Amino acid sequence: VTSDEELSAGQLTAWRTFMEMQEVLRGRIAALLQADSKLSNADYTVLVALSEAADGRMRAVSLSYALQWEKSRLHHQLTRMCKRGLVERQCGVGRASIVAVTAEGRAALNAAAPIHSRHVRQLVFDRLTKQQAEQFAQISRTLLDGLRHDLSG
Amino acid sequence: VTSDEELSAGQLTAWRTFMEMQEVLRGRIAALLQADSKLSNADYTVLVALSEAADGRMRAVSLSYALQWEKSRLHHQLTRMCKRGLVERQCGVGRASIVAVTAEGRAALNAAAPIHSRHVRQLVFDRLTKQQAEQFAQISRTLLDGLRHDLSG
DNA sequence: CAAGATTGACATATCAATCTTC
DNA sequence: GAAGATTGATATGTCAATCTTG
Repeated sequence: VTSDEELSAGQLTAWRTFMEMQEVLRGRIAALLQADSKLSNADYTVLVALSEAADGRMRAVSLSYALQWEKSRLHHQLTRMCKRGLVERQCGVGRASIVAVTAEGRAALNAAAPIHSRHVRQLVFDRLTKQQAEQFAQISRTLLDGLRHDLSG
Repeated sequence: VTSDEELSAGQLTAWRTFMEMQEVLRGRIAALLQADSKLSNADYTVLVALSEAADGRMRAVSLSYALQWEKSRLHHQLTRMCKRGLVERQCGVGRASIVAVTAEGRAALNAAAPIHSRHVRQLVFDRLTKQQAEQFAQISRTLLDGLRHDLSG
């Protein structure tokens, strides 16, 4: 369907509810993470990606691609994280810049991860039936695939 | 359920997919809105709230409550929107500050709304079955109610 | 004093422009 | 020249502190 009609009343309500839920959820999770672990969502995302990479190191450009972040956004974020000792920049061959998790960064992530997971479970999965959780996953996957498909077209 | 166990593998995947979808979707919608109408998501949200109020005016504190925004966030946002002529501040009784949508603000919203709605339909509802759209609405409502309930407890 | 408004500092996100090195 | 890195400008969001007025 690609008509020119606008949203139905039900769709509009659904969209507004989703937007509000998404904003409140993101804010709550971010506040809990900050309070528990002094990490922002962005910090946590970068630390997870790096710690899951072989050797805890990645080329900056690969990280940018993996996270689907603007290179500039990643650069600014890494600069802030370097200052706090969570990651460090290393010299790669040629123009490549390598970023690596530090021991301190790993420790922060290890301390944060279980608490963060528990909050996600409490705020999200404990509130959904098993069936709803599956629908939640399926819908998210469908929408994400659609969004990615738009770009390649 | 309120055990101390962490997320299952399936839940972790679902959560990451949701977070990524939500970020990409928000970014895409924001970019389209900006490109089409020179409005940010925040601008649009404020304009919708004001234009749905009687007379296009609201007390700042009511708007802050309705949007569930920090008063400071709202203040900064209104300052920016005033500068661009989208809204104006008026003096209410006593300490109250009133904010009103301007003719220019209304025009911007009226021009933006149908295009924005079409994009939401294309990026979201055209990609979900009717049943999935209902699940999407139901899950969003459930999670939002849970988040709100946390605060009152 | 208390509700509400304002301010400033800082963190984060986006964009465009520039620098560097192959 | 092009990939990749860096920089700076501007917009946005959060917090704590302060101002103002009933």
